[in-house]
Amino acid sequence: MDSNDTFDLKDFMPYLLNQAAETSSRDFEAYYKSKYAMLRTEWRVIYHLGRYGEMTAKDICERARVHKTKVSRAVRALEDKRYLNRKRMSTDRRNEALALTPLGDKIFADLNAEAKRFDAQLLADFSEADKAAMRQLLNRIAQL
Amino acid sequence: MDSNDTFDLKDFMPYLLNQAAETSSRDFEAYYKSKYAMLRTEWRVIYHLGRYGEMTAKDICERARVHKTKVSRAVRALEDKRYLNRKRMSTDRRNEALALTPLGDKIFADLNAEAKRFDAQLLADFSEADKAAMRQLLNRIAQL
DNA sequence: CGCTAATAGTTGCGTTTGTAACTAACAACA
DNA sequence: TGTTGTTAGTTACAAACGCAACTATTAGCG
Repeated sequence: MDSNDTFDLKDFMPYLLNQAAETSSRDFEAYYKSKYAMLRTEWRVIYHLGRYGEMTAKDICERARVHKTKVSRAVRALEDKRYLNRKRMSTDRRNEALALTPLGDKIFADLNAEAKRFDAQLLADFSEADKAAMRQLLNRIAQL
Repeated sequence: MDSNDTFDLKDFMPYLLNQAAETSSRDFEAYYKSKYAMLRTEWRVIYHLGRYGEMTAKDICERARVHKTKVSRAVRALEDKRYLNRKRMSTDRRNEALALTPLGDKIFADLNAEAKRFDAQLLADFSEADKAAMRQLLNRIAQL
């Protein structure tokens, strides 16, 4: 088997994307993990509620493309930490509306600011054109 | 909190990278998972041995940036499936040289070809320039 | 030599995940 | 009304993971 048949892992897009994703997540993940003992899905739930306001678990599943069991467990964990409240909706008692508590709001504000900082630092050496190209290309792939 | 302070998750590079990574891995992962009952780390080990020949678990850890316990378990799983052999090195009996069996070679050939196909399909709508730009940008991030 | 430190790899254990099966509430329609 | 199907969310269980502690072997150096 020669190098015409065998292509390098560095040319395999899923591999490259994974490596880049892991590298880029590392520091921020360490931040919310050590400061708030949160998992990634919990941060995403916080983010969605903080950014877009009250919504249901189902909404978060769809927007963030996360499986409902993961969201379910994240919601419970955040509720236990008093970062969010849930209330069943009278219109349809299967749904529950999720909303951040004041404490949750504070944590969202902190994490959001921190995310902004990490992002800026990560891309510090990239030109505006590169950053724009990158986002556009990644969005195309992510939306497949 | 208004939208000057709050930035969109779609602008957060680690998030975008993760979404793109997951989308792009999905189909290929399903392929080796259903056909060979393999996990991602197992595929990576197979790849390294198939592409670069005999090496130690440590080597794979470094090249693929995977923790040694993950590699250790992947190696055992592949050994159980008769896809690779290990032999202790006489020069330093702490090391063991890993090598694909003939069966392992066949599976590598199949997966490698399949990976190539998936990659081509994934990037079918991208220009050569876009692909090159993408790889270059991702490599910069991955190497942080 | 003999002691301490380092290295390759494994294992135990608690945590997180994925899958499928479950409950509770509602919809549709005979 | 009653029956069947669907939907939101939970739970049980097994698989996979991360971390720290472990074994076995070698290196460094008095």
